[in-house]
Amino acid sequence: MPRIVAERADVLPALGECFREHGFEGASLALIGAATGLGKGSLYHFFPGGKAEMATAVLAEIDGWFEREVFAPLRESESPAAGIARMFEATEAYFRSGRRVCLVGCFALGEVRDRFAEAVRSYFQRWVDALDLALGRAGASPDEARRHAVDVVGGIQGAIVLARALDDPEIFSGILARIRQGLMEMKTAS
Amino acid sequence: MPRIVAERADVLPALGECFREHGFEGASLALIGAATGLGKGSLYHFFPGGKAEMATAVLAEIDGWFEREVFAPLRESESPAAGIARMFEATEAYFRSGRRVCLVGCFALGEVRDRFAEAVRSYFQRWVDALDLALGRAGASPDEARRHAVDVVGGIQGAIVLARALDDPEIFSGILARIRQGLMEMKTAS
DNA sequence: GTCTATAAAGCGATAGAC
DNA sequence: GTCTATCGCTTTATAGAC
Repeated sequence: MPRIVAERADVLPALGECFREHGFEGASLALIGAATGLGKGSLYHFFPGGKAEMATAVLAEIDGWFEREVFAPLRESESPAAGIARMFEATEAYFRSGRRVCLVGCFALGEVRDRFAEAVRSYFQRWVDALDLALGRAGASPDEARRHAVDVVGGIQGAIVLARALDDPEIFSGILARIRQGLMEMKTAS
Repeated sequence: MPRIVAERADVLPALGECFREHGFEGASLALIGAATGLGKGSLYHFFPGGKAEMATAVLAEIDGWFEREVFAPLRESESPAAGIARMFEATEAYFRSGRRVCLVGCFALGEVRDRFAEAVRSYFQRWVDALDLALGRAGASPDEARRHAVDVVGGIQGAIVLARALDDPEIFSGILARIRQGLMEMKTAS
């Protein structure tokens, strides 16, 4: 007899979307209940720490996804170019051309930054570091790799902001394509 | 006999900081009262529409500041390079090296995007358009000007996100300096 | 114009039945 | 594991004194 919700991890995707759509403060337990199909009792059974624990779990799940799909390939791909290509493809798909916000970026900008500071910092630091490493392996100088890594990760976050503000997914795709092109030119220029 | 608060406009700066620090949902009337030094009665006297009207007024004030200090110089400066230089200087100062968030960008990412969609869209659209115009006047091709305008405005927003996430103001200043450098190279290359 | 008091609703969180 | 009922608090907003 299959249960709809077998374990805590099953509700994390819906939980994440709810936080993305409404923000941490805006995602009330009523909205979270509607999004997950669970009553407050069930939610507090899975997350005794309440909303804060829900957000922490969502951040950890997002972090795990990026670690697996983006950061690790950047660090470990046979060819650094392949890891970088994968980063752009995964990113474009994950953020749905800017229609889906980056919850970690939202938390960084928002009022809850201090509450989840370490998770936010670690996520972006590891992204920058992994890209830095890949660019170095691709032949960039240490300074060049570091600067470009920072610019690219920042550029992706800015692309989400601008695409949402102008309500135009092509803005996101266009910026990402040009960032990608810029990296390729850098690598061939060195 | 001087009053501390003579008119509505006098509380907008404190109101803006309160929204920046706590977000729209997070800025409760209690916090707003503390930030402005006004009781609820006075606040509703100045803003009969409540929090939504306060946020609208703050957005309008921010919009006016950027229109005056950034967009208009970009459009009207004798030399486009001077307008662009002024944009970077005003932006660096206004966002305090990324320690101060862009409220319009926050609203774009956050749950209140739809509520203030038109103000958010107009702010970013006019920024991009003004920079587009300046780059065109500086000698860039229409395509080149458009693309760079989008990339620069997005890049600035991303720099704020990343600087806040990594809690490192130098990230913001570094990204802005490289964006600025990139524009100068583009103009001399054409 | 500024205040306090208060209304009505919604909030996160808990308790306890099943 | 899931639910409903409820607690205690905070919220936005209003009313009315001064």
